[in-house]
Order: sequence, then C-alpha cells, then structure tokens
Amino acid sequence: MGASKSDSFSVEHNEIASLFKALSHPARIAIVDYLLSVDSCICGDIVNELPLAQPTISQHLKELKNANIIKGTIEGTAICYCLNPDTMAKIEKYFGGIIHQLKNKCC
Amino acid sequence: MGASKSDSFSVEHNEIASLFKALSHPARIAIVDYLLSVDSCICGDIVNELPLAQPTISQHLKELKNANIIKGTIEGTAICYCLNPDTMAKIEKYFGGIIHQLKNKCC
DNA sequence: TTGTTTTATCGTAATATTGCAATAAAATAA
DNA sequence: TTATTTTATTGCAATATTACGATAAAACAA
Repeated sequence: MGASKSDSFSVEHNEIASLFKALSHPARIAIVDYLLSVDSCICGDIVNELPLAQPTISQHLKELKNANIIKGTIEGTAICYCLNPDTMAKIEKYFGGIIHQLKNKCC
Repeated sequence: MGASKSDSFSVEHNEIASLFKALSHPARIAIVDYLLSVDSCICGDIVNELPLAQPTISQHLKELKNANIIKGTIEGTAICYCLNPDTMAKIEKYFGGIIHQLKNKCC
C-alpha cells in the first residue's frame, strides 16, 4: 500500500482535499500571490518571478489549472494567467461554513 | 533533487502552504467534518468513523495537531479532540483577502 | 499484580511529489 | 523558409507521503 485510499471517502471530501492539495506548495502560493499583486492578468514573465526552473513552474501552473484555481488563455506567444474567482469563492465558502458551525460548539 | 525548496520562499508562503497541506487529504477533511458534525469535542471513537486502520488515523491526527488545526487533550483513557477556531479563522481570513483583492481586478 | 482499553511509535512497502536538463511544440518575426 | 520566443512534455533521480502490522506506552479496572 501507500497510495491514498480516495475511493473510501466521499466525493465532497475528495474534492475539497484536491483544492487544498493544489495550494499545498509554497511555489503555488507564491504564484497565486503574484497574480493577486498585479492589477491585470499576467501574460508571460511568471518564470522570472520565482526561484525555480521553467519546467518546474510549468508543472506547478498545470496543477493550478487542473484544480481550476487559475485560468490560462493563449495571447500570441505568451499565455495570460488569471485567478478563477469561482474556485476561490468556493473555498472561502467552505471555511465560512466551518467558522459558522464552530460558533455553535462547546470548545 | 526532488524535495520542496521551501528555503526559496517566504515564511508567509510556507506557513499558508503548510496549513493547506494538512488539509490536502480526504481522510483529514473527513476528520474535520466529523469534529464539526457533533455538538461537542470527541473523546475517542474517531477510529470507528473512518475506513482506515488505527495507526493510520493516529498519523493523520498527528499532522492535524502539528498544523494546529485540531487540539487534543487527555481525558482519562481517551483523548478529546476539538477544532482550533483560531487556525480556521486564519485560513478564512487568507481567503477573504484573496476574494477582496480579486474584486479590484480586471478578470 | 495482571488484564483491558486507547493512543502512539516503529519499521517497511507502495506510491506520489518535486525539481530540472533535455527536448519538443506552438506562435510569431525576419 | 529559418530564427526567435515562450510554454509544454519527457525522463529520471531525490525525497515525501500514505498505509498498516507489530509493538509500545499510558491510564485505569479488577
């Protein structure tokens, strides 16, 4: 054994865990942070912002895309990246629910 | 290589990534969900709620504890587990900030 | 003391993730 | 066409995670 027994858990639990997994690496948090720090979408130049090689960043971007956390659209030679507000709102909603439920508890 | 180059990233990015990492497995989401579903802290019986062996659950609980997502206090033979509202609020705040910043963007 | 119950740790096998050099692919420019 | 630029993919080595049987440790009961 060793792999995750995802079949043993509900679809909902697997989905939210996948979103968190996509955000569980500092490079991917740095990418999200960088996308937030500029006033528009980023066309190119993400590679120059991080201390990682281009293939590594491409791989992290792929994971963020697969998790629907960012969207990438081709813009000539470059690719424009943006955060996906829907996914972010989804995660925020999950935590809002937790906070709300916590308020009705003893601890 | 292969390991995460956490030294290359800021303390803040590493911290938030660690929190998400702790929540990036369906079993740990299920534990959080279970702790929320009952009206009090849980003393014992978490093992019976999940389709995993006891050492595996103990390992997941340890990760949640290390990330300060849950607190465990000894209560006789059993251990009482509770969610840590402070940590949950911290993550919710992070997303609140993202959502707020997203509203001022073009996409 | 010896049981019983509950949680933690050790050891190990299977699998997943991370990082990058090399290379390919795609779009444009000259 | 041949460069040039930008992003993606392949292949592989290093490391991390996941899961569990076996065992230990801790607290209480008889």
